[in-house]
Amino acid sequence: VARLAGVHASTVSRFFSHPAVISARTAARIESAVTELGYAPNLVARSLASSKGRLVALLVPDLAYSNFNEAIEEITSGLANADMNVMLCLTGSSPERTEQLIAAAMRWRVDAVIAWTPIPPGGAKLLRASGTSVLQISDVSSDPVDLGIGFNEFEAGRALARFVGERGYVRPYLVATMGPYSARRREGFVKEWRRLNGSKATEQRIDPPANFQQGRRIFADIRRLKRRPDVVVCASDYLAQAIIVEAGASGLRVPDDLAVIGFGNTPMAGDMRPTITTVDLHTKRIPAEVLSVLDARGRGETLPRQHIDLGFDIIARESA
Amino acid sequence: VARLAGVHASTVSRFFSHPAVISARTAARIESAVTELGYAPNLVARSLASSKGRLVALLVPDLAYSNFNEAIEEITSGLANADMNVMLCLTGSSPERTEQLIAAAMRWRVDAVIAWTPIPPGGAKLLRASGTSVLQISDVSSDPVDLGIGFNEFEAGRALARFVGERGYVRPYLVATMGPYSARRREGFVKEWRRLNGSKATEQRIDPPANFQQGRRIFADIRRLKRRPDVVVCASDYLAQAIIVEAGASGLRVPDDLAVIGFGNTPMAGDMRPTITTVDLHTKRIPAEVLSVLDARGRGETLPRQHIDLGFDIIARESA
DNA sequence: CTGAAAGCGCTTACAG
DNA sequence: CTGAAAGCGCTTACAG
Repeated sequence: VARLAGVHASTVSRFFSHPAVISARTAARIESAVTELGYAPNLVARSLASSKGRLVALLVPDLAYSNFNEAIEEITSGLANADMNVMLCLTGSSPERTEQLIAAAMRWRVDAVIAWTPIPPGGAKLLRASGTSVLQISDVSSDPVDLGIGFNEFEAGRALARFVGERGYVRPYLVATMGPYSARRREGFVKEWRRLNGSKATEQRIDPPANFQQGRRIFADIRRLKRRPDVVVCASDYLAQAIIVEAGASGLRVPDDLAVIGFGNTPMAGDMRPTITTVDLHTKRIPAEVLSVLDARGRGETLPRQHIDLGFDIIARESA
Repeated sequence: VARLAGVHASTVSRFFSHPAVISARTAARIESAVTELGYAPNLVARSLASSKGRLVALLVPDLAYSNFNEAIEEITSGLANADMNVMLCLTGSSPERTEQLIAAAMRWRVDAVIAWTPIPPGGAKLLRASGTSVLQISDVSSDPVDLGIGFNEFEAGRALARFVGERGYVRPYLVATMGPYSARRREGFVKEWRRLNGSKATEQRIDPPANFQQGRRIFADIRRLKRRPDVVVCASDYLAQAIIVEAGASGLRVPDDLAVIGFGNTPMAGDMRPTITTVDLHTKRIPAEVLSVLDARGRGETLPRQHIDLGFDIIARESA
């Protein structure tokens, strides 16, 4: 490889890693040799030798009905553009599996892990021991292993309660998924609702994922209630979509007979009939933040352990 | 590490890779040392030394509205269970990006690449040069780089045309995405329809992804037609879902005024109102096939270059 | 600016 | 069954 260019292997290595150092003449010679041989450095060896693998682990609970696939896509594409590869780790919301996957990521010596799912204590320990950059997309109230980014679930819950009240609804039905983050949102909603109205919000807890399928069951539950709620506050846009569909099938008008609020502001929400009132989580900002953090760390800057608040917005549309 | 157990490093290595060879006594000693130190072998080094990285590249066009996220999930989980990690490569249906990602995967010396997206000639060349196992999920009529798996798009199109005819529809509206695979399906539909009815099917080509958003526009196009079709044959269940929603919003009954057929048999299809008639592609079988192939290759078996036909089924439900 | 050497942390024939 | 040695393909101080 280096022989063809008539230089030492270390010079070829520099050609790739520190091109600025190389003289124009040798660079040209190496260049032509490289193209002639179709050579591309072995990244496994590079990673081992330099401990900079440009590999990032992405931990997500699932792909199938995620509110966040678009953000995941953008993160992945952004990383690819920055010449980094991503290891896909599907946790299925299982702490054991999450820990296993973190262990595997550590063994691959990933440069960073991006987690859109809770990190169990065992996983946090592994992460801390390794000193890897960790970016957790999570509630601001959570205590991040390293860097956190996300919105304030509790405040989102409160804001939803206020919104529901301002719109004149009096019997909200709250659908929350189990899990640490949405638990805070639920809490915010319930507390604020009580504070404002002195009454309890009806609620239902479901297991993730908050997908279309679950909506049908939830609607059936709602129908069975002696007193129908006037608004359903959902844990995802897919749930909201399904409830709207079910409502339509049973002759209820949305929002007149039953209002519906989603969560996540997926593009579908704006195209549904009626369009879905929902909460935008500013996830579009995540990829850029992730990349800037990784970049800063890559340059050796020391970022403090902190949480970046992305904020959120309630998007009022037709469904509520 | 090995010192604590009082053995040579190579013995520790064997403890992990060939445990059967180790005596019970030393195995126990190593075991305790390993747990005490919390040691786990560096996979980068293992990969470099053994050229068996247990790393697989997964090439998919997108995540956001894929018909196939569930299958992707299953493949990924299946691989994780088999102690393999996956590199996520999002091609965005771009040949250039696909080629770049394949190049990166080769540089990571992945054991296999699973591609649910067309492989451009440049990528195929890289793949062939490296001798990596390639599993393409694609039309059976395509010429796989190595191993192919999937159904026959052309026959699926023909079957749909027959189904539509048998159900008594006379003015089908075919929505096909651009792209090599669905082009074959389109062709099958158009040819079979002409053969049976002597008439041309109305059609519309769209760019991927065939997501909910596009459905609204398509429905608007359909409304503008002087003569309304009696059935819309969609490129995905999401498209079908959106068209059903739009139809409902404009007072058309499905299937009486307008029938709709999806593609892919996502779980949502069975829960929609009305439930969506669609095509099941037997993608559930893919993970097992992928794993068995990888396993066979891992054991050194030589599998011939071939295409596995998964077949398909039209699932008749309420929407058509 | 470039070469020679050591090293990254494993695996794997080869002896014993 | 285990040890000693070489090697996987790079990078990176260290000289020059």
